[in-house]
Amino acid sequence: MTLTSSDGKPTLAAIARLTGVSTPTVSKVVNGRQDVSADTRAKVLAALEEAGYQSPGQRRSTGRPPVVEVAFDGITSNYSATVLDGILTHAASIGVEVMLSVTGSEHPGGPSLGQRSQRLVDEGRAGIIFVTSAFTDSHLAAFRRRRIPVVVIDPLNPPPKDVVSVGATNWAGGRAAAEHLLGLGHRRIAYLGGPEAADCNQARLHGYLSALMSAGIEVDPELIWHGRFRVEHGIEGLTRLLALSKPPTAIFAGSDSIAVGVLREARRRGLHVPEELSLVGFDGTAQAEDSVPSLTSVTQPLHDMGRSALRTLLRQARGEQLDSHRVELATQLVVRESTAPPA
Amino acid sequence: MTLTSSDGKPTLAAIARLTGVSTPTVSKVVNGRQDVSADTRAKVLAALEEAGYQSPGQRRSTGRPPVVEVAFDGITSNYSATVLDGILTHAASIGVEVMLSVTGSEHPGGPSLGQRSQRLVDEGRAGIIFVTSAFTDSHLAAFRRRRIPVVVIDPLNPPPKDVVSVGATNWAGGRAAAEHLLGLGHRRIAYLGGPEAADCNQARLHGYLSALMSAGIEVDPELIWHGRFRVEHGIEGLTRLLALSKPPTAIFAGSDSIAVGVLREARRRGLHVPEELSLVGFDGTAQAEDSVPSLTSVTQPLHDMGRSALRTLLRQARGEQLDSHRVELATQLVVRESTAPPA
DNA sequence: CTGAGTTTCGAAAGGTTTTCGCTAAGGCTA
DNA sequence: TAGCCTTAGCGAAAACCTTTCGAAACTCAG
Repeated sequence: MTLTSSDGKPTLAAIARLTGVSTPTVSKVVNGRQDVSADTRAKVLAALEEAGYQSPGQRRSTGRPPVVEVAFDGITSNYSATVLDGILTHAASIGVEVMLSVTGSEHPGGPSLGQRSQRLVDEGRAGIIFVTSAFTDSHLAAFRRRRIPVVVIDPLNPPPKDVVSVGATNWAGGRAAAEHLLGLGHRRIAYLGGPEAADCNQARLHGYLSALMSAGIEVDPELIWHGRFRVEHGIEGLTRLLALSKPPTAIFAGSDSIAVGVLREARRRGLHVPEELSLVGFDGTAQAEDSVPSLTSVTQPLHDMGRSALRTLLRQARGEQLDSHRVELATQLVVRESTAPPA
Repeated sequence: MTLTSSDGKPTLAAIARLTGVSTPTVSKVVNGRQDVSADTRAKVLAALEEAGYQSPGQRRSTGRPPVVEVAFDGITSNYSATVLDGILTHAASIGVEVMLSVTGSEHPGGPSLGQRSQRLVDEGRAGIIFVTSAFTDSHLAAFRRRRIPVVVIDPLNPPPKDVVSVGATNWAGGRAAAEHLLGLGHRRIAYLGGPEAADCNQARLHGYLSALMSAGIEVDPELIWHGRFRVEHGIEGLTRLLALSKPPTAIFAGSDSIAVGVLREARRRGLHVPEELSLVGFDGTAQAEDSVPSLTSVTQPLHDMGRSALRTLLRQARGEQLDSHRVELATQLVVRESTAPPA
């Protein structure tokens, strides 16, 4: 029984001796077989963790291009596409391969997360990036148990504290958007945000609130609506806001898609933007530039966020110490045609 | 020395005996080690092929989700994103995993195509789908040699005759677009197409030509410009067309992106669409619907094309006989606001 | 309490990969 | 040309991981 492989890494046999079980049993745990009691499995897992065991696949993977997995809700939005393109471009330039999976509509036949993380280990994946997708803590726990690095980008639900995340300076962006509108003279400014629980949405909202409060404006809760980052939410949101006794003169939308929805509904009603209603979007996708009037929008460096996520993931995979569990890239307000002083 | 594993599949030892080398040498070939002469390697590869050797990983992978690779130029356009989403959605529903790679700006450090196809074999990929990306015949030959199924979607260069491709009824779409404009009374209709060599572009062009000829209109070569499927091409194209002594009254753009470019340039010049210039796009992406005025466009079923490509690929992988080497899904002209009778 | 069925585990037997040293070919120096 | 060194190519042996299969322990009805 050898206790370390030639390159000094612990072998299955070493783990077996540590735990007091046989080598095959350790092998079964590593491979997720079912014929191991929960008790034994736990002990072995602990020892694997302790000794820092790597499967030969993982050890061998040196030299082969690493593979990272990217999990999406779907590539429906411009947002996802741009982030993905950032990841892919960077991946190509450093020789990393990318595997994609859709998490949103988890299909019944699909592999469970246990199986999925098992595969990630088997095939020597460097790690997984979640993009704006919902996941539970148990998902993440499954990855952590197998020592698979995880990075999340703008998750829809708040991740546990120790998960590495990449995002933009949403608070500053929200504040910049509101300040821009305030500077134009608006006083009734609505916020049509994304999912209420999403961290990025909360940060944008509080940036907006902070600007309003600094300007000494009382916040009217009727002017704040949460929903999905979708065109439909913009359409519906504008409809509701116009039904108020005192409608807003400006709207800060939580995403460009929402803003496009507002724009579409405004056009349908013959409401002129920006003369009768100012509008600020968020994301700075091509949508903002192409719409008519073009959208003033808080630009997120989506491409860079993808790249940064990948870089951070690989750094984790190499076992480097990260400076921070949260990377925030700067947003920038780009003023276009959709904002003007109130009538 | 066992010649077949417990499940009847040939083992390394069997290959070794066939070739007259040792088991380790065969192992080295399988793993792509360098300390094997080209001669020996070739012999061993032939024997592996002959005997249909599968690595334990591959043997075990039966029952595991198949993996297909999708090669893109980049996810920059709405077109790519939608096709990809179609592939992903279908893949998720049938339990297939998708790996992505960017082919366009082949980076120097990246793996060569030989290595790439080797990896595809090693890791049991079911096949590869090329989406609007350029590839050479030698690329395809590498895949064919290793018996990896290939499907291409709207390639930028004409593929060899025996490669399976998925696309839309581009000719019919081009004809429908031109007929629509003719029906409105236009007689000078320009075509701002995509890359001249691309099959899909040729088909659209000839559909357009066919409609013009049926209407007894002589084709003016000055009205036909090829370029990339990009916004910039639309901007530049309109500029050129307006510089003609007799500018067109309508433009058929080879893609929505090009049409958006035309629209943007027209707005900059104060040229009204559709009053002074009618415009038809191609693709039917969200861009067409969201732009102002909304674009009359030949809608391609991009989502379905992605799904169809994946289905066709898997059918090939299962060794089923394909009905045809070319699958064409129907296009449909959707009339919106950007077309009207000439002034 | 008994016997059948199930779960858990390890011994043994593959199957594969790695290490290491041998051999032969080629190049370099004298 | 002879002698020496270097390197590529290969295989024997050893190391490693996985699977099979049976034994032991445990469960649960009858």
